[in-house]
Amino acid sequence: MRTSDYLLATQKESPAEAEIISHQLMIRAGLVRKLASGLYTWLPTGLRVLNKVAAIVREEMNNAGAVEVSMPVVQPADLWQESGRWDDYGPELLRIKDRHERDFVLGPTHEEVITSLINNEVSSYKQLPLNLYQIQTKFRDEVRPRFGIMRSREFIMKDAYSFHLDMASLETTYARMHSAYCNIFERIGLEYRPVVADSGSIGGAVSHEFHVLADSGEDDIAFSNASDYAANIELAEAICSEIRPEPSGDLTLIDTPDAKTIEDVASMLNIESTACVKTLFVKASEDTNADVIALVLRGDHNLNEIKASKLSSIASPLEMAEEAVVKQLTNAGFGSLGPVNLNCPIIVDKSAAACADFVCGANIDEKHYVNANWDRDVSDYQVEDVRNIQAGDPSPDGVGTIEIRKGIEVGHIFQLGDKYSKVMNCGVLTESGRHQVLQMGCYGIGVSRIVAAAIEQNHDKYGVIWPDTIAPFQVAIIPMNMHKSPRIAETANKIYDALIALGIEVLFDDRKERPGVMFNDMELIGIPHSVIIGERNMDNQLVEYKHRQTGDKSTVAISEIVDLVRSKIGV
RNA sequence: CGGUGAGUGGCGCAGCUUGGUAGCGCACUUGGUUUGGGUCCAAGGGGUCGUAGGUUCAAAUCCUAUCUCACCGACCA
Repeated sequence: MRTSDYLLATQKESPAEAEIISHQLMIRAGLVRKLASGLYTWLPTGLRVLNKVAAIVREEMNNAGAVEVSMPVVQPADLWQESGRWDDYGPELLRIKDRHERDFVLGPTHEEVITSLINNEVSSYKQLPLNLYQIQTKFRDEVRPRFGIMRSREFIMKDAYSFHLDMASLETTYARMHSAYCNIFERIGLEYRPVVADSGSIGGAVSHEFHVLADSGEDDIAFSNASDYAANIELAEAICSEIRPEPSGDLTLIDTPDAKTIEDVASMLNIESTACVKTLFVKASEDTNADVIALVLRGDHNLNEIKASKLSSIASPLEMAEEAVVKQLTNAGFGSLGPVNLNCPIIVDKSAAACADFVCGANIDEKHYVNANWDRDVSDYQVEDVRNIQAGDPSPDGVGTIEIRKGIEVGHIFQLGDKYSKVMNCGVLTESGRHQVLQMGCYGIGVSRIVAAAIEQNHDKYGVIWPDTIAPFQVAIIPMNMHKSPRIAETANKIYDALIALGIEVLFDDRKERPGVMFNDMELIGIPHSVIIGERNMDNQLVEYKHRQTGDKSTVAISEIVDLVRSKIGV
């Protein structure tokens, strides 16, 4: 490709709204342009990368025995009514009407369509298992699209769905997809981790997320430093091996004026926050005989909403109680609340339950208790795991300690079971002639998000540094002042033709630009290998080779440059 | 959904307080100059200042409404 025939679209400055590096670089390097909130046009360079990611995904899906299909983006509402998600999915599901006033949705995912397809096309156990996938545009009307391509409303997703007669078959395919996903992220060259994930509203099923590690990630991932344990922090079990000491002091009421937070109280009393407990009030579930539930955590710990909302006595989704309600119950405002003499159900986190002689709010404004103790001072309570695991905690698998890192979720695989097949009555006849509902798995990869995630992990101050496998071009040819030097033009064209003939993807910068402009653009775009042709080396029949990742440069004979590039690329 | 901020040429911004007929840098076009790391000079093209209404002799500027966009938040009492 010659730049003169191409839309390079590089920019010196990034738009003010681009906050994270991948978003800035995607604009500056001319990969995408925003059309409206969460909607992006893929420019030629961006589309090349996107297609390469898709090609790798496609290849690995095929290797894993999945078969490609393509389903409509626009889907009839009755399918969604049948599955129940017309009511459950919420405003992220974009609903539209056609000219006959019939309801449709823009597909955020395709469980309904595929289940309907299988129901019509597959009627015998002999046709199973079956694993179908597509790589296609999805639409989710996100509450808050952000970070450019990372969380856009329209995006490209690879979604696969597998169908099985029994769980054992599902588990086999699931394991195969798990390893296919690992292959994909390894081939793309990303630092990633598969993590045990929250099974969400579906419940009970096995689920793994695949996260690319990056500081800009929106999820917190808990890892063991000594085993391969990794879990989303939403789900990671916080264990407590400490044994509660016996009480040693008497419960004492003290004045704590203006001390509203754990930090205030701890610094006023000159103690660690671990010696305090904090008490939060959340709304109780409807079938609980109370309005609110008190949750008690150690001072340095944070509530895990997901864990808490799974407890039957607590409203799901979790909602914090209003201060007025709490005040009516305790006679005290936020900042002075505690479990002693409290007239509502109390749930104590395991770690808080292992504390003795702790400090807590006294349910009297501006006062706290010191030397409070479980059982002696608070009798009726329930112990649960309701906090976030944090760095330094023991790993739940018993091996090593936990580290926390940020992750970008780029893949999610799921053993759905019969959630969709049951409500949509999707089954086959078994060997014994009985109708049996199928077991399903689903497997997603955010293809467009991978592009952004790859940039988050691979860039420097000059621009993107693409992994070889997804670079938009493999080689850049940078001829200097070609318009003034026929021999440079001739050499550049000769090298270009030779590389093209080998099937190598080359961007030939034939613009009449100064050298600095070309160098900067090619580095910004992040092409792995560059061939620089200048008058300086011409007399000796030499050109220069430069590697984007390492910055290594070498000068080689014109006659050898094609072979050098070949060996670098490995073709 | 709550909070904050922003809408002025393709991008980045100034002008708004104190109303007076729209400007700077980048990009673009033309001519010249320069040529191994975003040259320099000159001349140009491009904006109904988000939209609608109001106040005024006069509105980018003041008032009202509305739309759009971004960031933060939506546990830590």
